[in-house]
Amino acid sequence: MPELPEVETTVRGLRTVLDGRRLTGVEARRPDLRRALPEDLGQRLIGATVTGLGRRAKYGLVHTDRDDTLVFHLGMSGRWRIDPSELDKHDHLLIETDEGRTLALNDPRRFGSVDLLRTGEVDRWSGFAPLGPEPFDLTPEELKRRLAGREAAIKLLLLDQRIVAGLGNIYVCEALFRAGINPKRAGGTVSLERLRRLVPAIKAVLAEAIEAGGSTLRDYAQPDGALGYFSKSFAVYDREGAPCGCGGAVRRFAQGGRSTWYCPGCQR
DNA sequence: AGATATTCCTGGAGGC
DNA sequence: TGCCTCCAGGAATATC
Repeated sequence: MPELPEVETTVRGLRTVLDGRRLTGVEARRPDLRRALPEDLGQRLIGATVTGLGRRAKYGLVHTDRDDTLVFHLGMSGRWRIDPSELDKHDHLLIETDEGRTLALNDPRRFGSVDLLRTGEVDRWSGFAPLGPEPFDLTPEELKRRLAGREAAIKLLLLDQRIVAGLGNIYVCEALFRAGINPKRAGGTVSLERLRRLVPAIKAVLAEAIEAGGSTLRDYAQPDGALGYFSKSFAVYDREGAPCGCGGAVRRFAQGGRSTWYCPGCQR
């Protein structure tokens, strides 16, 4: 579910509740997420003070004054709920602060994960070490180098977190549409000239989505329950058959077992 | 290296 | 109302 903009939106929401606060309670209600929750989560977090929050790719980071960093990934269906009026059966992890606030990590499909790392080892962690650059740091020249010689479809390469980290199905489809690039094109054959359209398109679509509070689909909401409105702005994603400005229509097909939406008229 | 399939899960949508 | 199939923001893994 959540791609970079949704994780960024989530982190910003959590920051208002967690930053600078002392943690007074941690409860694992259901530890079997994608990986088992760390058994020493409560022992290491209770009594610690949050010194800052951040994001890397689709991971959220919560740093504490004990040199621990909690790293969460929301998988397909994860979200944090702030001060839920009542608990849901998919609220798997609860965190309480010294202000009496409650955070609940809700994840029906349980594809998400929570890890607790030593802060100094975060960059070397096996989840982060293979990741490519943040999209906002990407340049057309660097993307050109990363795609060099690759025969796989550009759509699939942009989903590969080792090439560039943080994009998912929605924003790859939208960015390729904006840049006028056919998702089937071999990555290594996309010219630098075209990458000079694609890279700004990636940054723009992500920035607009963050500005809109993310994209609410079936079950995504910001932690405070507010909806993300970027889904109103999709040009192609989940819009099979919709008319395109060129006079053609949006088409859907499968790539790597997932849906790709694009306009055959605009994307070459 | 690449293409494809499968797996981990739950739930919503749509067909009948 | 129910039962069925298909599909979903991700990512790791296996197989050809």
